[in-house]
Amino acid sequence: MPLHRNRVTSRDVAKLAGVSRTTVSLVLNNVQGIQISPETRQKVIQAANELGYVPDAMAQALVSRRTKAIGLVLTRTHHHIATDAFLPKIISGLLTTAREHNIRILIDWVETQHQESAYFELARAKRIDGMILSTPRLDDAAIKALESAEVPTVMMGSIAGSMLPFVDVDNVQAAEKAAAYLVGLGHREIACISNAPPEYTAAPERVQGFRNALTKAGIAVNERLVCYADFTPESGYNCMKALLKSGERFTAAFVASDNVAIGAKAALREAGLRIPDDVSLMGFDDIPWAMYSDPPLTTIRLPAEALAQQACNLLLGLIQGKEHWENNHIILETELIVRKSCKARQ
Amino acid sequence: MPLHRNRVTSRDVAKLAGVSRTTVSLVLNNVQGIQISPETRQKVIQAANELGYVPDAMAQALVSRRTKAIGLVLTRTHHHIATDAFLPKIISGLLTTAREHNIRILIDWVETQHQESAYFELARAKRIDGMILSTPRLDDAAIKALESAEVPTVMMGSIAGSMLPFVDVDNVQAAEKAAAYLVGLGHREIACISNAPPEYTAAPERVQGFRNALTKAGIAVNERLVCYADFTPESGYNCMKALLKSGERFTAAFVASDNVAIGAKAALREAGLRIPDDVSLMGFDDIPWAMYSDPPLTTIRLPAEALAQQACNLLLGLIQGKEHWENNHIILETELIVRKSCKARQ
DNA sequence: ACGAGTTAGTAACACGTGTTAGTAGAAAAG
DNA sequence: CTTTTCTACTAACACGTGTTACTAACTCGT
Repeated sequence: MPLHRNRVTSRDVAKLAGVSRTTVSLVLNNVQGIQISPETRQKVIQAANELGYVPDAMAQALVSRRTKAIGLVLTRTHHHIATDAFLPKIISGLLTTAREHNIRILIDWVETQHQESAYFELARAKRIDGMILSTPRLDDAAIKALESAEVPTVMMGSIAGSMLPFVDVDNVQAAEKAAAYLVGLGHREIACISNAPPEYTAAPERVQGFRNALTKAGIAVNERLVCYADFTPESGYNCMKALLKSGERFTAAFVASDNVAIGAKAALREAGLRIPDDVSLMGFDDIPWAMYSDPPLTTIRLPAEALAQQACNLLLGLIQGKEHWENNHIILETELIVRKSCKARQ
Repeated sequence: MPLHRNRVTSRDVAKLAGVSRTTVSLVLNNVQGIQISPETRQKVIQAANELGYVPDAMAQALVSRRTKAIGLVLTRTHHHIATDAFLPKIISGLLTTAREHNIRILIDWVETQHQESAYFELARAKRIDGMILSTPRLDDAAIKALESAEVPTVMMGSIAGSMLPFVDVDNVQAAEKAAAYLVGLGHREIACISNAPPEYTAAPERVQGFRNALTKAGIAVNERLVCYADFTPESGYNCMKALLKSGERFTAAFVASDNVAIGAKAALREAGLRIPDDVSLMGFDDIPWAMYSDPPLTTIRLPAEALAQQACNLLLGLIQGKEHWENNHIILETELIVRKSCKARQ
């Protein structure tokens, strides 16, 4: 008698069907190029259904060297994750694509301190077949380690000087599009608040796009109007506060993250400034809140779910060895969403 | 020579240290009540470090019957997940607690169609040791199945008529607190927009709390001012639109979800109504956006991260068999956060 | 009738670990 | 000197599956 009454193994199915365990495996996995009589097939399937047999995923993983799970690795602090308005879309996109391939998603989190080691813990333990790194911030050593590691990895967001596969948007071009729109409305004194600290590559890229737009229009960039936020509404609030306090004059602001723009907007309101009458406000990301903001936020739409889906597909290709390990770069398009937070300069 | 060059097993460690595989296991797992000489211990640890040995999680899981992973099961549609402003906090709370116990989190998603079977797929395959159900919506059959199943389960949000362990707030009392605050401000015609359809138990509970507050104040509930939204800002927008169109008069609105309130607020603004001067608006949840809303939203704070952490701890206790399977109910406190979206009736 | 091929299935190994039962050798006890 | 106890370790099994190599029995062409 079995120790755990309610644990059904393939041996139990074999016994009930009156065949060998091998046959059970061959039938249930529908192995091609092997001859099993239709009656036996039927008996096995019948027995499996009767017992409610579900193969043990761990045992399958052990022998097949495939866990059928991928890791989503978040590389931010506790607090950043909790306030990330973008995460649900990433997860939603990942879930839909993963389900199509019958793959599970394991979510983990790397504190910046233990970066180098922690990245590999899951993969080395063969808990996952590959991983997706979200908004990575890596030093050269970590990049090298990842490149030489055996674990398939895809980044959401690119990193300068790395040949690792990634899925991203063209941050420079997107930000340039945003800033150019403000310039086109006649603004010449434009503030810029980044989405994140410069270590996160998307941040300097978006600021660069902002610079490009101004430079192309023959406008000198006022460095005192450029400021780096830190993902959260709080940081946006603080940045905008500091900007207002500095006394520098500006008629528009480009905030490279809607989430940060939430805070920046609150600071403007506190200062008694109206949007867009006194200051035009341009966001970035198009999080769900943006269209319901007051006024509805003009922003750059980042295809978050598509990004996640592409990353997932790319990773699955890598795992199956279909794609090359290097030079797999996918760039998705962004879109300027004009709403009501920007207005031509009087 | 090994097939996969870069795969290090305990056998390799044993060979290098000149001991048996058993000894390696005993040393590295620090098994108590067994005698191993300090020199041998040192040799093993040295060898393991040298080779960068990491035990195979799947093999460990197979033999120990513990995967050291728990499942977070989301029970909503694709679109609801993507726009859920609450999810990041849940995940953040789960990640921190899980990390303390060296547990991984597997995230999965159950479409309402395949409910009954899909719930168990992960657990039956022994991919996870237990699961957390988020905002469950279950029929009686599914509850029965869960209660009789062998897989430890904790719900975030309770279900009427179920003895399953859960972590929740007192929705009735919290909503009553919110509505009573509006009543206290002198409002008598108050609209109510739920957070979700009635099938999700929190929705009718919050509406009930709303009713209680009015009844206790001797105010008759106008059923035409009660309306059920569907998690998203869109649904809140539509509800509020319908309410305005109905011609029923109201001076305040209780929206049982900040996320829904985002949309409701947009509809009010579109109608030219000012908050709080024309209509007072009360939310529920205190998502990060709430305090930066314009005006800052008065709401009920749901301790999202604490909820997730408690659920995680409860589940881990269940898995270790320390707690009883039934009658494990944790209720956390809510808090009325007064900001500026509500105002005394003129 | 007889080797060759086909059909329908099975025994046995591998995956990498945790753990129980057991064993040499040394020390202690009688 | 023998017996017992203790130390420090190891051989062997178990977990549940996928897969390769093998084998009886059966068919078929000559």
